Amino acid sequence: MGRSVAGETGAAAGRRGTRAVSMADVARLAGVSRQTVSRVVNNQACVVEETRKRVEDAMDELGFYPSFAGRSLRGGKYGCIGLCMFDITRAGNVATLDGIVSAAHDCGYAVTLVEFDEGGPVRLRDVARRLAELPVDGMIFNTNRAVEDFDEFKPVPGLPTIIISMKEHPRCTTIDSDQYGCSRMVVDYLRERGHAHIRHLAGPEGSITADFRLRGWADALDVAGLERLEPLRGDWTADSGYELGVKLAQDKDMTALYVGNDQMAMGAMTALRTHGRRVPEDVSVVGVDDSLQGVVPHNTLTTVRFDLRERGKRTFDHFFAQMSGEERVEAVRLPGAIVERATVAARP
Amino acid sequence: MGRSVAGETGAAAGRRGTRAVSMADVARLAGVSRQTVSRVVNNQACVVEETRKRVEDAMDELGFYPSFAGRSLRGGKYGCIGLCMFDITRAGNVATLDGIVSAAHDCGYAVTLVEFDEGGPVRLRDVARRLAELPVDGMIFNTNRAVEDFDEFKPVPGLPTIIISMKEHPRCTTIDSDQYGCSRMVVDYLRERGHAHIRHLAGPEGSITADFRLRGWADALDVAGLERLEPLRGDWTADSGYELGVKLAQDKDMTALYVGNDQMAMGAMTALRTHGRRVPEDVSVVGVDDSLQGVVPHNTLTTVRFDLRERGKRTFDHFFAQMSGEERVEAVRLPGAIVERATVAARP
DNA sequence: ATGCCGTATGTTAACGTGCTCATTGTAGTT
DNA sequence: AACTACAATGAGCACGTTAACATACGGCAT
Repeated sequence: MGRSVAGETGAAAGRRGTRAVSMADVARLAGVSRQTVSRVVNNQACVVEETRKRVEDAMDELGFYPSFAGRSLRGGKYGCIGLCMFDITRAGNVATLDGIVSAAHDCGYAVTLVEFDEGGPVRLRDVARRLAELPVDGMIFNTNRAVEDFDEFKPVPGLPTIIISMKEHPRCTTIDSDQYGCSRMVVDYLRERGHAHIRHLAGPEGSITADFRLRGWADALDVAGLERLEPLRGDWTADSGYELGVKLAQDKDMTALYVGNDQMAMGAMTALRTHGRRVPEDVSVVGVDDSLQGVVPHNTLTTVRFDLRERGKRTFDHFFAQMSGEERVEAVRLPGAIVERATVAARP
Repeated sequence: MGRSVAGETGAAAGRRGTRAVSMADVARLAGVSRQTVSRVVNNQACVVEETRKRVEDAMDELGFYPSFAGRSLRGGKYGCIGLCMFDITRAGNVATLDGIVSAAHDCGYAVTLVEFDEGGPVRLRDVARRLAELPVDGMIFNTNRAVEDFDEFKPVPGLPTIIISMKEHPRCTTIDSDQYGCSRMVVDYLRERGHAHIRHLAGPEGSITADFRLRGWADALDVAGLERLEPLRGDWTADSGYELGVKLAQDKDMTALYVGNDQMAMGAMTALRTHGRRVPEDVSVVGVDDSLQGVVPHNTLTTVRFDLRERGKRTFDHFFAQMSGEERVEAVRLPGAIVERATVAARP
C-alpha cells in the first residue's frame, strides 16, 4: 500500500544490479581526488589542462554519469517540475504540454508527467502527495475537470504550485486561456455586424471550459440587452454538432450561431446547409479553438484562436518566478483572437 | 555551458530556500529515532501502534514528505523513466505518450519527458546524455524523425533503452505500429475487391512513417504484379491532399487511391468529387490513422486504425521486462486494422 | 536465579556529490 | 633566503535515507 511497485522491484540496486560508476571510481582510475573529478564535471576553472584530459578519458572509459541522487541530495533541488494532467489526449492539452516542456527545457528543467484518471472523484491533495514524493521542485496542475477539494487545497510547503484553470484559487496562481472572454469577444464581433439573434451550441455539462464559454456568451447578451434563447449542449463531436444543428435549422430568427468548439461547428454548419440555410448568407457561424486547420480541406470557419503553446510557456514562467522567490498569487487569463475566415456575414 | 540554468539558480537550497522537513525533524518531535520514522513511512511491521500514531501525528504537523534524493541515493533507483519525444504535438504521439504514462503509473513509475527539437541534426547520443543525468531508471526514445547516429548509438550501460521506431536497431528493442504492413494490408484489401489500378498519395519526404507506408504499397503492388505509377507526395494536410487530388482526378484508369493519412484523404476525396469522379463508385479511397472520427460530421472514410495507446503500453511493458533482467533485443511491429466505412466499392 | 527467545527500538555506516577549508607547489618580489 | 601571491589539488564533512547490526526489555522454560 502506498509504496510503488517500482520500489519493490528492489533486489536490483542501482543501474541493473551493478552499482553505477561513481566519481570515486573515476578518481581512482585517473589518479586524482574525487573533488577534482567534480570540478571537471562542473566545468570549473582551476584544473590544469592535462589533469582535465586524464579525468575526461577516465570518465569516457568507465561510462560515467553523475548521479542525480547524490547531486540533488547535496544541492536540495532536482531541476524537475511535476506536471499533473487529467487527460493528455484532450485537444488543447498537448500544445500546452509542449509549451511547458519547451519552456522548461530552456531553463534547464525537465518535466515529470503524472496522469490521474482514476474513475473516482479527484482530489488535488492526493495528486500533490504523489507528486511530492517524486523528484520535483514544484508542481503544475491542469484541472480542466472538476476536482473535489479545489478551494481548500493547500500546496505543499516549499513547492511552488501553479494551477491551469479558469477557476481562481485562494492560495495558488491560476492561469488559463480566457474561456469566458472569448465568448464576449465573439458576441461583440457579431453584434458589430448587425446580429441580434445569436444562439449558442455549448459543450457538455461538467466541462468547466464549456461552462465558462457559455457564461461569457450569456453575460454578453444580457449586457447588450439581447434576447437569449436556451443554449443547446453537445458532446464536442462533429456528429453531435450536426444533430443539434438540425434542430437549430428550424429557428428562422437565428442569424448567428456561436459554437463551443470547431468540430461541433463543422457539424452544425453541415446540418444548416443540408436543411436549406445558407452559411453565411442566412446564418453566420463562429467556432472556437481553430482546430480544423490542415484537417479539413478549404477550411473557411471563422473561429477564435488561442495560443496554447504560449499558455504552456507562460505557465512555466509563473512557476519559474515563484521558484525565484516571487510570492504573488494571481489569476492570469490569456486572451484569444478571432480568426476571420468566411462564415460570418454582416446584416444589412 | 552544459550546466543547467536550474542548477545555477543555486542560492535557494532545498524547497524554496528553507531546508525541507527531514526524518530527523520528525523523529525529534515524536521523540523517537530516525529509523523508527523510516519504518513508519515504509509501513514496516515491528512498530507498536502507539509509537506509530505519535510519528504519524508528527509527520502531519510538520508536513513531512520523504526526500526522493535521499531515498534513491540509498536504493539506487528512482522509479522514473525518461522519455524523449521529438514532437509531442504530432498526431499519433499523444496517444502513445498517454499509453506509456498510464502503463508506467500502474507499475509505480513516473515519466520524465524531454523534448528535442533543436533545429539542427539530432543525435541519440546527446539525448541519452541529457536523460542519463536526470533521475531515470531507463529511457524510451520516439524517433519518428531521422537521427544522425541511429545505428551506432549505444545505450547507457545499466539503463534499459527502448526505441519507438520502424527502423531496427542492433542493440535496442524497437517497437512501432506496422507502418509497412498496413499498406500491404490495404493493397490486398483493394485487390480482393477487384482493383488493379491502385495509386498512392504519400506523406512528405523525410518522414520515416511516410517512407515505410509508401514502401509497403510499392512492394505489395510489385508482388501482385500490378502496374505501379509514381506516387505523389503531400505534406500531411488536407489542403495538400486536395491539390494533389485534382491531379489524380485526371487519371481515368485509377480505380482506387490509397492515401498516407486521413487528412490528405479527406482533401483528395473532396477534389475527386469536385472534379466529377464519384467516391466510391468511380474511385475507392482508403486512408490511414482513423483520425477524423468526431472531427468531421458523418465520417465515411475507410481507413486503417492503430491502437496507439496500446503501442505506448506495449512500449512500457518491454521497458519493464528489461528492468527485470530480460536481455532480448527484438523488433516489435503492431498491426493495424482496417475500419470499413463507405469509401470503398468492389469492382465488377 | 539463570538463560533464551522474540519484539520494539536505537545506533552506525554507507550511498554519491559538492562545498569549505587546508595543503602543496610554483613563481615572483623584497 | 624569506616572504607573499596565486594556482592546483586534496581532505573532510554534510545532505536524507535505510540496511544491518546492536541493545533493551519482558516472558517463559529450566
